[in-house]
Amino acid sequence: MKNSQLYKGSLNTIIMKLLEEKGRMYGYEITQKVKEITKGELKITEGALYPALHKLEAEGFLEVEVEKVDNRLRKYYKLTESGEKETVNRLSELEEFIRNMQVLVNPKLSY
Amino acid sequence: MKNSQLYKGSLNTIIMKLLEEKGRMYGYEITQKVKEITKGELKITEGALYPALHKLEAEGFLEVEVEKVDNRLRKYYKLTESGEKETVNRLSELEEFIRNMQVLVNPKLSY
DNA sequence: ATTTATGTATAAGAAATTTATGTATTTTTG
DNA sequence: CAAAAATACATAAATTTCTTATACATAAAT
Repeated sequence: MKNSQLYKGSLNTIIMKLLEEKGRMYGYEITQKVKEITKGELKITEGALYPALHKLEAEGFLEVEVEKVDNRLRKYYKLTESGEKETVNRLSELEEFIRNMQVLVNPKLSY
Repeated sequence: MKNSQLYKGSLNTIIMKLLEEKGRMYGYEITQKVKEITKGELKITEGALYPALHKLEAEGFLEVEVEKVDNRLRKYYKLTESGEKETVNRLSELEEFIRNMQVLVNPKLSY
C-alpha cells in the first residue's frame, strides 16, 4: 500500500470483494486491478499481498488453483463457501465503517 | 478500537478532525465523542489514544494545555498551525479513501 | 461501602504492513 | 540484440499500530 495510512486494515476486505466479483484472480492481477480502480492511488505491495492471501487460504476462506501460463506460474484464488459467507459480513462491516467515517468528516450531513 | 480492523490507520485522522471542529478536547472527551458519533460501534481504547496524542504532539501537530477540573487532571489538546494544515491534507486523503472504497464495494455505481 | 465513571498513562504482545531482497520468465524498447 | 521493464511469486527483518493488561487517583452513583 502506498501513501495514505487509511488503507491499513482494509486489504483483506478488498481482496475478498474483488474475488466475489471476478470469481477468481491471481495475486499480480489483484495488484493491477486495485491500481486501476483507484487510479494509481492505492498500490498493494507484494510484501502485504502474498502473506494476506496465504493467511486467508489458511483460514479456509480462499482456495487456490495453480496454472502455468507462458511458462510462468499463476496462482488463481477463489472464495470457498465459507469465504463467501465471510465476505458478506466484511462488506457490511465496511459499509458501516464508511458511514461512520462520513459522519466524522461531515457531521452536518448525518441525517 | 473495538471490532472491525478497518479502523486501523484512521485514529489520527479522527482525532485531528474532531479537534478541528471542537477547537480543543481532552483525551477522555475524545473517546466519549467517538462512541457517541458511532453509536457505540467504535470504542477508542486508552492504549491506542494516549500514545497517538503524544505522537501527534511530538510531531508538532498538537499542543497541550493542562487544567485541573474537580481536582482531576485534564489535558486539553488543540491543533497547532502546522496541525491545521496537516488536517486539511488528511481529510482530503480520507475523502479520497472513502471514494475509492465505495468504488470497490459498489463498482457499478462509479459514475 | 463498593462499584462505576472520569481522567491519564505505560508496557508487553499481537497483527498488519513496509522495505528490502530473491528468483525466474517474457515483453518491450533503445 | 542487449538492457530494462513487466509479469509472477515469495519471504524475512523491521516498523507501525493497536489490543490487552495493568497502574494510579478522584468523583459520583448505587
